[in-house]
Amino acid sequence: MGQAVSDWAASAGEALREGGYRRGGARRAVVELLADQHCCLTAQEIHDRLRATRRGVGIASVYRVLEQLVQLELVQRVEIGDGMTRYEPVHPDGVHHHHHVVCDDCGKVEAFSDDALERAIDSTAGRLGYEARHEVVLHGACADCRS
Amino acid sequence: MGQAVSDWAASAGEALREGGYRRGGARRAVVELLADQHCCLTAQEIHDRLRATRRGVGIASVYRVLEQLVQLELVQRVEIGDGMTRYEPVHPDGVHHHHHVVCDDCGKVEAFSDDALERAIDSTAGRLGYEARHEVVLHGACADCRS
DNA sequence: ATCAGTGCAAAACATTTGCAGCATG
DNA sequence: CATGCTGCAAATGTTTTGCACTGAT
Repeated sequence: MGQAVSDWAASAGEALREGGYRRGGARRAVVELLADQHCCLTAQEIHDRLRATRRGVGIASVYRVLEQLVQLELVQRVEIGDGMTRYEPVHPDGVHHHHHVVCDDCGKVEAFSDDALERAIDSTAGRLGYEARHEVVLHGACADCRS
Repeated sequence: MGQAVSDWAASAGEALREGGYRRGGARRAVVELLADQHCCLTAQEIHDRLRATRRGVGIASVYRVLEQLVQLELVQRVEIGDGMTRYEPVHPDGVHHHHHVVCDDCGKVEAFSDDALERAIDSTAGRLGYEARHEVVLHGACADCRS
C-alpha cells in the first residue's frame, strides 16, 4: 500500500503543479491526509482530522481544495445517501478501484471490489456509449445489526 | 406502462391506507405525480410541478410525504452526486428496476437496465452477506456533450 | 512585489421541525 | 369532533462565497 499511497501523492502534486497551483499549506495538508486514506471521508471528517494532527485548515479551504482535486480527477465524490458528500483519492489505472456497502441501520461504510461486477459494468457502459467512471452503492443491514 | 403506473398508484394507496394514513390533499397529489414518473425527481421538481398543475403543495409536505413513502419502500432515494436527493417509485417484484447514467457536463440523467449487471450485483451482494437494495450510477459525457 | 491561497464570517441552499389552523374519517 | 394533515416560517446542517490578509514564487 505504501507504494500506491506515495504514487497518488506524487501524481497529485504533479498535476497541481501543472495546473498552475501553488503549494500552499492548506492544499498540501489535504492532499497528504487523503494520500493515507483508502476509503471515503466527509469534508467535516477531513477538517476534524487536520485540526487534530497539524495546523488546522479552515473548512472553506477543505471544500475548495476538494473541488479542485475533483476537477483534476484526482479525487472522486462518493454519495451514500446520508446528506453528506464524501471524497476519496482516485488512483491511476484503476488501482484500488472499489465500491461501497452501507449499513442503513448503523451507518457503517465498507469498501469492496469484485472483478465480475467490474466486467459487467464495463460492458454495460460500452453498450450505452459511455466511457465512464461509475459508482455502485449497496444498501442493507450489516452482520452486526442483523444479529 | 399504463398498467404498471396504475399498479403502483394502487399499491401505494393501499399501503398508505393500511399504514393508517389519511388521504389528505398533499399526500394524494405527490403520489399521483410520482405514479406518472418512470425516473427520478428532486423534491424541488415535485414541488414545482405540483404548483404548476394543481393546487400547490408546500415543500415541507413534499418532503414529509416522500419520507413516508421511502419508509414504506414505495419510493427510493437516488443520489447522483449533485447535492440534491432524487426520488422515484419502486415497483413491486423489481419491475421497472433500473439504474442511472449522468452526464457530468449538462447534468442530464437517463435510466438504463442490464440483466447481466443485475446478476453480477446479486452475486456480489450475496458474497458480502448483504441482501440489499443497490444503486449504480455511471458518470460520463453524453453523446450531445461530446459532439 | 505580485497575485494565488487562506481563514473567517456571512450567505446560500437543501432539508427538517414547530406550531397553529384545517379537514378527513 | 378528534386527530392526523398541511402550510408557513423558523431552525438546522452542509456547502459556497466575499473579503481582507498572508505567503509562495
